[in-house]
Amino acid sequence: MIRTNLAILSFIEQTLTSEEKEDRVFLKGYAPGEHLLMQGQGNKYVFIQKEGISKCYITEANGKEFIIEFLGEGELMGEIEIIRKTKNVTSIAALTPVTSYCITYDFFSKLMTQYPVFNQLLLQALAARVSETSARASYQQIYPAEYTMMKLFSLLANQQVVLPKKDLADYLAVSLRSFNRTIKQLREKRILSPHSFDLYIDGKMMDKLLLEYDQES
Amino acid sequence: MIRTNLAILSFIEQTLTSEEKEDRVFLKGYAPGEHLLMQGQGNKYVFIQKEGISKCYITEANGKEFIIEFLGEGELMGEIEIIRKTKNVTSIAALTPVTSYCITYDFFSKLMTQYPVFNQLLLQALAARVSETSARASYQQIYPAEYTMMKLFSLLANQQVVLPKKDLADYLAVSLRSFNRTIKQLREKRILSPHSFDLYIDGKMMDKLLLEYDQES
DNA sequence: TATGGTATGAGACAAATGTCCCGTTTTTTT
DNA sequence: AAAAAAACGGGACATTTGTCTCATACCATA
Repeated sequence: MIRTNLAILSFIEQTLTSEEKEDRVFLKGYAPGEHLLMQGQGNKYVFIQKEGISKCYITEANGKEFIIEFLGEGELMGEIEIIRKTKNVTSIAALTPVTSYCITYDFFSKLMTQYPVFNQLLLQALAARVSETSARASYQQIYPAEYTMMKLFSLLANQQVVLPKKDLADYLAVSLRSFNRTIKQLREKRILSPHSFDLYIDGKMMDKLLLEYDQES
Repeated sequence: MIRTNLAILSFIEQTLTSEEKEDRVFLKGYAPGEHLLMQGQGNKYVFIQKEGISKCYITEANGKEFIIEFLGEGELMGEIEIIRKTKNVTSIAALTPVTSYCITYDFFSKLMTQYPVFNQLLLQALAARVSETSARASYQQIYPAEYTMMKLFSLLANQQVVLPKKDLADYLAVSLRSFNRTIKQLREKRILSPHSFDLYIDGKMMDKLLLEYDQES
């Protein structure tokens, strides 16, 4: 649920030489709340996050936010827009203190076209993004909030970070009220621990509950 | 809403020579209802649709289907799985009679790595897919069915095909009942024409209605 | 330490959506 | 043409989710 891409980070840090990176790749820090990228604007760099957690989100015309994904170590940002030559489709904001590599437009183009290893990593990253985005879109729209929240908590358990509830609600595309309500229900059902997001049940048990909920098309 | 990719189709048909395609690229026909690809299975070919319309969908554990997108002329299928070396994440089924190029695994790999023009087309296709999938996931989850349906109908107007209601409902991830109910409401409000899916209002008017619906975060 | 801002938690009610069901229409198959 | 199958349309009711609102806790910093 917090996406990472260690292979691409390692390519930038280990494979590229200092000479290659000179004037083309540099590190920059962002405080929580600060934006790396703003929806609707153009951007000059492609980013590869080195440390911290950020959120990639879309702001709809009515002001509501939908979080596409949380980004962690090594995640690429802004490459879609450069490949497609469009304005940013999403905004990206730091949630924790973030440091990120900034890669100039020209050098990114060069990496993409003249470095087969990088090209391959890029294809992998894009393909992974397509399938994960699709899988999540499907899952979230088809199951009720109770199940998507259980899934979210099970994923969250593998992380050490604490994300604000509003962001978790935006990730699931439910109102904060629904989010809280469902937490309460899960606690009443003894599925969720009283003061944390720890689940009392495991993946298998979850699948069982899931199937309980109906069987036909 | 029915995605196409004429550039990649033209590459296959015009740019590649017959010798290059020999034994590696061939045409195949599919009757409505027939599958090009099944979720969970491996597949041997990458497909590029030449004619017809198909649906790309995910079947969830409870049997419900979510349609990721409708595919038209030139759309690529199965490339994600080959790039990631995974089983199929989606199923693809013909809705109308479909003819599609089948490209062998090996030749697709070669196209990807040794044909810069194709490589570029592939990057473009993946990038487009990421942004469109994200944009739609956001839009559909954030707005009520009434608005997503208006959007759907406005997109549908540019197509000549008639798609089954069940499929349209699956695309929006709502039940058929909700779909019908909302059609009825839109007709009562004189937004939708009585016996077709033609809207009486245009894009600007839609945006206005959309904004009506709330303004803050 | 006061004070505003933000995160949290939840009651009450309204709106949206799903489930179940039944009857009709259309299409396909025999 | 008859029968079977699939698509369509909608009533009645239950469930889910959102909106509005108020109250409390926590954190920052003036």
